Amino acid sequence: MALRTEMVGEVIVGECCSSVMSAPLDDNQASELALGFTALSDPVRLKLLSLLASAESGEVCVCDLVRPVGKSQGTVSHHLKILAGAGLVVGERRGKWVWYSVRPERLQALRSAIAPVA
Amino acid sequence: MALRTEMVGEVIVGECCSSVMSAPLDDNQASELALGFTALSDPVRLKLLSLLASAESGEVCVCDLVRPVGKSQGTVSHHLKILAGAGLVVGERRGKWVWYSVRPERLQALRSAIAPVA
DNA sequence: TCGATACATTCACAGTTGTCAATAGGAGGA
DNA sequence: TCCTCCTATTGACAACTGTGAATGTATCGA
Repeated sequence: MALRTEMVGEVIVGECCSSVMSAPLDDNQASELALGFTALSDPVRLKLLSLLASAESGEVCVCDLVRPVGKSQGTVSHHLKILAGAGLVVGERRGKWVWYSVRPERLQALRSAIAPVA
Repeated sequence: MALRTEMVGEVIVGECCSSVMSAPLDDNQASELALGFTALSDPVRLKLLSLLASAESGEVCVCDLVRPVGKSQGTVSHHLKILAGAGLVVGERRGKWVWYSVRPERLQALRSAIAPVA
């Protein structure tokens, strides 16, 4: 149960080991995982993730995210901040635009947390 | 609100196809997935899941869940209802007790939703 | 039938969340 | 410089959520 941790965005996340299925979680593990899944618990954020993940170039500027999700620009920015805070996406400013892309390794960490112990 | 409770219990999380990573989600897919991840977005519920998943027999009665999570009996019952509504656990009454167990296929559906497209 | 046990539900309340409108900040062009 | 475009932040508000106490319901044993 070697617990390697890594700074991702604003959250310290367990890299490899805190699986829900293998053993009872302690309070810290449960809270860390809950933060990640909370980021996935909103339809707008899932839509944003899918837009980023399915983009040809792997990144999309905010200006091209607002209309597809059907929310105000401020709301979209709010959700992107939450996703970034959970380490699921990252934004990079280029000129006037900010380009967001998915961080697959973070999704992978959440996936493995609910993987069968096998 | 008995009707709504039953409907929540029948929500389909996406048996095979609605992956976040493959194509932009439509509103229904996003909302369905969000319901599933919302059930995972609370530390108490993750702890309950882990207690059920790591139990020898694969099931635990409510009376043995209350103390480990450190919440009141009513609160535990509330969270179990949410997990059951999302299809992640199922409860079976046997005499005075109700035994809960994990439904691994539901977790698998959520896993595949955030799996890499490759 | 009565009482005890196990679990679910209701109620009330504080804290959180999603939303938009308005505003602020930052970058480039004229 | 001033103006415009793009994004982030703030403020306000309704809706939702987690929580415990109290109560209701179901089952079993005496």
